[in-house]
Amino acid sequence: MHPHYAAYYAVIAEIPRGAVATYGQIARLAGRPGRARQVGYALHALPPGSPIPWQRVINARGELSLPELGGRKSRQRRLLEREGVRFDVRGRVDLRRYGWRPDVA
DNA sequence: ACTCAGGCGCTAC
DNA sequence: AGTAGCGCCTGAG
Repeated sequence: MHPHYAAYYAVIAEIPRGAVATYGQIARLAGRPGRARQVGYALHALPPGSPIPWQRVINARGELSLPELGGRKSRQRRLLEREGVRFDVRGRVDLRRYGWRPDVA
């Protein structure tokens, strides 16, 4: 496992139920701005059954960045809907409404 | 709303 | 060893 992955996982673990965050946002919060793509790799590398809420990470356009092939995309959508996240007709999430706004506290 | 280019790091062949 | 393609983003046009 690559060293920075743990930092991404730590941030992702903080996303509350009913909210979503973008890859770029995770990278920034993990102190690695510009590494959005690496966040995708980190998630891809997650073992099945991991407690990390991978489904709460979507792209900056509010879309699910997973191929429909293999049913992973629809699984992600199901998980999110179960948590209260709504999708529009085009299958997109309104980030203004569901986007995670971490408390700066 | 769209495309394009550049940046980023990794994987798989 | 090189390269193409990725769970991506931003800025410019």
